[in-house]
Amino acid sequence: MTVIFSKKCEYGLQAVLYMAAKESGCVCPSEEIARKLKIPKEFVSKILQNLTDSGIVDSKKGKSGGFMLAKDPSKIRLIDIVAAIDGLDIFNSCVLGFPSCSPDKPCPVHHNWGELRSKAYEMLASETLDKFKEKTINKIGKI
Amino acid sequence: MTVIFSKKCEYGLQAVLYMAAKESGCVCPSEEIARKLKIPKEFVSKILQNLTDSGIVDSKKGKSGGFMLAKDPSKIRLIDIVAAIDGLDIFNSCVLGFPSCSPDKPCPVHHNWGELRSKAYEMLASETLDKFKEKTINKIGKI
DNA sequence: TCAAAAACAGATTAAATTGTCTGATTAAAA
DNA sequence: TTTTAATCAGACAATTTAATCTGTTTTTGA
Repeated sequence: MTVIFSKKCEYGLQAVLYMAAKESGCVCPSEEIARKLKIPKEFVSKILQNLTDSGIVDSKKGKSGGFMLAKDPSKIRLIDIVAAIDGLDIFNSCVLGFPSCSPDKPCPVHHNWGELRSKAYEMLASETLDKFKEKTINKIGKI
Repeated sequence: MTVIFSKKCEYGLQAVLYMAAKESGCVCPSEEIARKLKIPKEFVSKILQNLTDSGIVDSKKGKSGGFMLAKDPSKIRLIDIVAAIDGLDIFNSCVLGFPSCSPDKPCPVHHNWGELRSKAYEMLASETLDKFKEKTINKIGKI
């Protein structure tokens, strides 16, 4: 069994959506995020540290510290998180695992798949975090 | 970095496409498949044994033995191989990893993603192996 | 000033996936 | 009949991913 994104990426996406659903600028300790999303605290903490290095998230150390988005939610796209964690190879590499699959040496499903992949990319690249606020609250309940 | 299908599944798909590109009924030893596809022999052998158990592939033991498709290529779809190896969870589980993501408790990208997923499923379920013969030969060269 | 609570760094463990090896069995061909 | 080449079964090893642990630093608030 496989999945589109790694656990790291899934948790990163969830955490960022969570932060975007709160009032802007407010600080979320990793403990709170982990508890609300029911994911391991130390793991999500690591992931958010990575996203801090990538400039998507900011952090504040010490008591009453935590993580917050580094920019306005309207400036952050889901694809930015995917790019920072899993990378964008999935949107370029062959779905059947053939090496050097390209337009002039395409695998049997190259064109069909390419189209789907573009749509997937577009979906993740066109909408920004602010668009998901309501839906996130609806999904994970009170914040 | 992630990928849609596991290595097992990728290799299984490649191997089956390879067999379908040969004259029907002809026997392919795993050594030949591994060499042509540049993938590990023992691994592809294991995978084809699995597909034998699933009834997609047949095998012949002993000298000049090997693997062959169990049915006519026009009766085998790519999704059948995926189902036998990775399973179909990927077409049902939440892309963001939220537990219990469903139409009445959807994740933020539930609907958009669901549509893409259906298209992907359909692509893998609508075309049968015989349709890929030319394209496979074109991709992996002389068979 | 001091205790508490947080990020941060890095090591370690656990689990899953990927790949290899050994030997047994089978069947064709020499 | 014997050698050879294949599947097959099961254990094993290596790698990658996921998760945990330990300790340090930082900052706030009592």
